Amino acid sequence: MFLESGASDSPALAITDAAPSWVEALVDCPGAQGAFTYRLPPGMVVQPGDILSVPFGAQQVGAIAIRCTDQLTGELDAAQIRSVEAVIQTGFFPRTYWQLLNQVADYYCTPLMQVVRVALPPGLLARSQRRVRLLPSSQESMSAAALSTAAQQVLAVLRASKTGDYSWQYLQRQVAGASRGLHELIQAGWVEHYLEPPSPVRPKQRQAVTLTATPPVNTELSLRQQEIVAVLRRQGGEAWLAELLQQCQTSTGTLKTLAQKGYLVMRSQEVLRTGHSGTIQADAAKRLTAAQTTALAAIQSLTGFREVLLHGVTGSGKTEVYLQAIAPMLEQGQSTLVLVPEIGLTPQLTDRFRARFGDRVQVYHSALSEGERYDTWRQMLRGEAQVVIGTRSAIFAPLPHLGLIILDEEHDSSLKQEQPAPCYHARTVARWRARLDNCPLVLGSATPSLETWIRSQAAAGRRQAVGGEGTGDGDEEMQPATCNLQPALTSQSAICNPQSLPLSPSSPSSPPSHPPVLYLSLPTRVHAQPLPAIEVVDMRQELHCGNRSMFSRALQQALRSLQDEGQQGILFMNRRGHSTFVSCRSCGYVVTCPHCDVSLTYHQPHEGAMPTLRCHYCNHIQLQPQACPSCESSYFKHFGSGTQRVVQELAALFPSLRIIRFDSDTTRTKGAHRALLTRFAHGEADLLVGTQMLTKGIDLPQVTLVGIVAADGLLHFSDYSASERTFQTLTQVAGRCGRGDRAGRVILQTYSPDDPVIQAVQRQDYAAFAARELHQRQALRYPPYGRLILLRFASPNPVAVQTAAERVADALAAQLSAEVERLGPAPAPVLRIANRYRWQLLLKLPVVGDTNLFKVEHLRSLCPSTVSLLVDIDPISMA
DNA sequence: AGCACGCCGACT
DNA sequence: GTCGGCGTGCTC
Repeated sequence: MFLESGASDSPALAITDAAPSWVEALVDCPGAQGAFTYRLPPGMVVQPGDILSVPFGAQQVGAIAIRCTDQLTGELDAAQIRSVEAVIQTGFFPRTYWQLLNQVADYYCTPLMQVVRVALPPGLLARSQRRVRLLPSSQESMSAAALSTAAQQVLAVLRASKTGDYSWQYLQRQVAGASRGLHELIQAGWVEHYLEPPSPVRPKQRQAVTLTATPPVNTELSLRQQEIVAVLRRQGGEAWLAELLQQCQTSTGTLKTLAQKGYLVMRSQEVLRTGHSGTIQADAAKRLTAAQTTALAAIQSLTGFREVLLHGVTGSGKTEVYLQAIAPMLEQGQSTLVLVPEIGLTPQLTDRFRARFGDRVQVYHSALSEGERYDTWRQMLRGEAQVVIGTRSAIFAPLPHLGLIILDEEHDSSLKQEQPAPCYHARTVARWRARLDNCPLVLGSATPSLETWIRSQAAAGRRQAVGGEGTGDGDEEMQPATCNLQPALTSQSAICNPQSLPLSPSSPSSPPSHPPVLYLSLPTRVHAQPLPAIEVVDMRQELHCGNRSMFSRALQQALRSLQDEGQQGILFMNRRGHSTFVSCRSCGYVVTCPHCDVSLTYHQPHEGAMPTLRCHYCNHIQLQPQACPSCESSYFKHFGSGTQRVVQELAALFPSLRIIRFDSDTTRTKGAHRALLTRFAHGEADLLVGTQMLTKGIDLPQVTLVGIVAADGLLHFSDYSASERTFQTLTQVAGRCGRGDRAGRVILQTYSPDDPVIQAVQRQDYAAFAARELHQRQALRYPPYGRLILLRFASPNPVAVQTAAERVADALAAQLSAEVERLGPAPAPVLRIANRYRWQLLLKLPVVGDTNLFKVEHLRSLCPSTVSLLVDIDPISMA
């Protein structure tokens, strides 16, 4: 132990041996590569994995401790090392969890810290903030006239607020040239700036009162005091301070006296901000069908890691299988993780879980408030057996005793993160996690992804084995055609003593063949209801027959009889092709986004509201012009949003039909999904009209009719996976009906009735669809017969992006083997979003092969700093 | 992400 | 000549 640096002043410390004086930490700052060393103040105990707050440059930022040491490595001078500010959270990274994060960072070519950031609840990695406030003296008669425009604007903004206090960053966004103006104001003594220390989320505390002794009768206690004791005892000896005060109409003083006399204690207790909405009627396990029983038994017989595909047709009762698979887990003290595509859309699912498991169910997703997420996260750390239902990022839920992972709707593309790195697929991460935690992974779907399907079929031997496994598979393919982003750090992973966290997957050579996916099938619906009959209507034919409505005669007929027979229906349209732009009927001018190369979409939040035009890419909002900006014609019309337009036309055709719109306009507010679905379930409407969100996990037994207004928009899309997604969406929508006692009927309108995908949907023939589609994928070497990597370039400078993309492409051409196909570089389908120009380069590579194709940092170094490069491994969508 | 240092255009 | 723009680089 060296103390000559004079850091730790107490000589006693020098004698107590080996209390480490330094900690190496990953710092939460983009561009801060590698670990940074900090001094441990005397008395501070830090363990690898702890979340710290450390000084970094002029600010304070979050950091993760990697290892503690009592020796400085390298050429670092002790004098330049600063001290850890605080320990924010300690002891939660189990070893396997850390390995998981490393694996994600490695595979998805993302700095580890960025992965940590998606894994942790927001607010844990807090940073300090530069703020600005008006000085009281500024109210005096100083003349603002001498100030620059920028300074005056900043002043105006500050004066407009109650506190006169804003973050520096906010002011910079508000005022052009803000930082110049601010310096001016600071010089002149109008304002001051200060660094607000980070304030990480904290558990919410509440004062609780607990009865500790029952006073003997006729004691020294006053009547009032006795009364309070009595009230408290009636409540089981415990109450919240605030509530007790309310009940007894007393003051804290009285209670303090009682506390002093030793009859009760008052203390702070952590309360969870997990808002359960109302009580839910408890339910019990349902009787299973034969297929469900078989599937359940198969799942329950699993010990350790195993992947299972639960392929159940819509309405076959997959959820019940999940529930009954989870129940014994809880009894054994193990937790279960349930991933769903979008939790906001599936209140029914969470309700069912709560009904079965009560408050052992936790919900975790990004729509929760910061406090709620933090509390739920802490609740998970406690290690009690629980069920966590969440969206994609919940795959990182810190559950210590994980016994089972369930991915519901495993085919759903929202399980893949697109925007900020890491562009991870929750299914891939789930596979790694299940392996690391040695527990089963159940993938459930009525329309499995082709990747999962082929792996299950290869196992079942029903299909010929294909050239390798799906993309993103574990094992060797885990280090795919990519690079390790942190070479410097990886070298440290050799030093893997218990005092440090390894910084790279520790098992580079796990067995080459992992167990294949176990195939379980639920081929029929629960009460043996038939799948709905699907009628395909040729809309070209309708037109020939003079029907110019967007509803075919068959659909109109069905809608008419819907009300007569007291039944309910769903009308589905896909967003694309129906979301409407605003155009001039005189000159054809279309209103486009000033920041993106797309047309704006018409929105009218509700009747009578001001109609606005909104950009779906950058969220730019503007009022709808009264006249055409180009030719000033007043014949300048919107067509209503897709659903709106349909609702309008329906209202004209069927005035008495009661309709609920279910789209992004009407479901924007919190709880709106549930409210609308409840109204519909109570029979307050005949028809539910909506977009994609209707496809997800809605279980409404009364629905007997599903109308698909136009199936084509989905089909003609340029992604390699367009057919797969079309099949999935249409099959899922069709599956919403006929779940009750009465048979369902689906009317599918299309302009391409002969398309094989439409035909497969009509016949409800998943296997046929899969076989055909796989055949095509194989011919073109698309996943799962090849792997894709998409490089996305973006910059405010249209020339710089293109140049950078071409440079990277050239560099890759020089170093990549001929096996790797390069597509592009080309402008992205939408060239400009939020004033950033985008180019992309797609790499198509064999499933097996070279695992170290390029280094992302090298590619990035080829780009000027104004051009950002995002690497999307296994992209699903190219848009 | 901030903040500091360092090189080119419009002012006194 | 300087002031001040923001491109580039560093933070233990």
